[in-house]
Amino acid sequence: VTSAPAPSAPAEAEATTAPDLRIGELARLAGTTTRTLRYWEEIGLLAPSAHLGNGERLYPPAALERVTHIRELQDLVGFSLAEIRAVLDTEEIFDQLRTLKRLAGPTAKRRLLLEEAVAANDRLIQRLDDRLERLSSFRDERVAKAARLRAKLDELGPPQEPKSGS
Amino acid sequence: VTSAPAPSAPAEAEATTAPDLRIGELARLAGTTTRTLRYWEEIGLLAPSAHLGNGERLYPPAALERVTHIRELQDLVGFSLAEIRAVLDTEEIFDQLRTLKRLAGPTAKRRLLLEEAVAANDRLIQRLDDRLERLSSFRDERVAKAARLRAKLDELGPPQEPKSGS
DNA sequence: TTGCTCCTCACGTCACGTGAGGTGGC
DNA sequence: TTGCTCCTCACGTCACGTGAGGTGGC
Repeated sequence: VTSAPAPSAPAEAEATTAPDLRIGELARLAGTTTRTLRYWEEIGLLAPSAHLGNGERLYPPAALERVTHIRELQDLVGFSLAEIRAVLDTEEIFDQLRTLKRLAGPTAKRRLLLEEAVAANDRLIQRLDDRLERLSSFRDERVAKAARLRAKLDELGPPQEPKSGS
Repeated sequence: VTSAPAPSAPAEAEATTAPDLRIGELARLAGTTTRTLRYWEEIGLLAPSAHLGNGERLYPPAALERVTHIRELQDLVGFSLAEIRAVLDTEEIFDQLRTLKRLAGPTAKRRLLLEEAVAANDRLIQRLDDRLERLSSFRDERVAKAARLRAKLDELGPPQEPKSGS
């Protein structure tokens, strides 16, 4: 586990020496559990790059982004894993476009894919805005309640026994 | 079901004529299901004001606020029902205070209750702020992605066949 | 040999969904 | 009688949690 040469290196352009992750490492880095990662594999949401002979799973470093992304969609947005799979599918459009480009695919098809992705992304933004507004107004209620509670406290007068001033 | 005299009346100070709700009405008003309300009763989260002879449940109009509140804590904040129960317990402080006042309870005890409620409320606000920040930055990412996608679209040039102008 | 991580069943849990079968008032 | 809502089991589902029992390299 100490075979990483330089942990502070910018891991972006050089993918040749990027170390694959064991399931435990990936889970720890992403703040989740190995059980969750195996379950996601079971339902076809996150595939390891390789299954070794002894059954051990290996994940590419990019899997970390995917895992955190899934968690965001789950916890912050409230999507089910089925919905998340649909989102991720349309998000793989860049890969699809690259493949199309390599295959000299028709422009019309590429445009269609892009427009789909734009629409899906806009729907997601819409949902995020909705959530943000509801969360924000809920927060405002809570702040108002805090003020009311503190007013009630003042109403009771200063504390009887000053144990330690502050 | 049409026995409500004035549906646009301010239902706040006058609780004498406020009609009790059947489980189906409460569910519909709150945007949830009867199954959910029965489950919440089962785990002691939401009790009807009365069980009629035939087993039918009746809820006070105030139950609607409680239900929507529980839903907010569940969907927006991400609390489990166990956590929500704890939050609701400390939120019943006003009722407790009123009872204490009626019983001429000691000021020290009332102060303790209030301070507890203030602390719990502040923790909740903290959590809301955390969520708001994460959601907001996630939204920013999405907006940036939207810009990139539209740039890609422009890169493809204008549509081949103008079907209908906007 | 001991520790550590990995593996596959497989049952448990949380928060409900979803019929199955029956009751009660217009 | 037909519709509508209500009721209680009770099994199913989703997204995992949690051992049970076993393997593989330092």
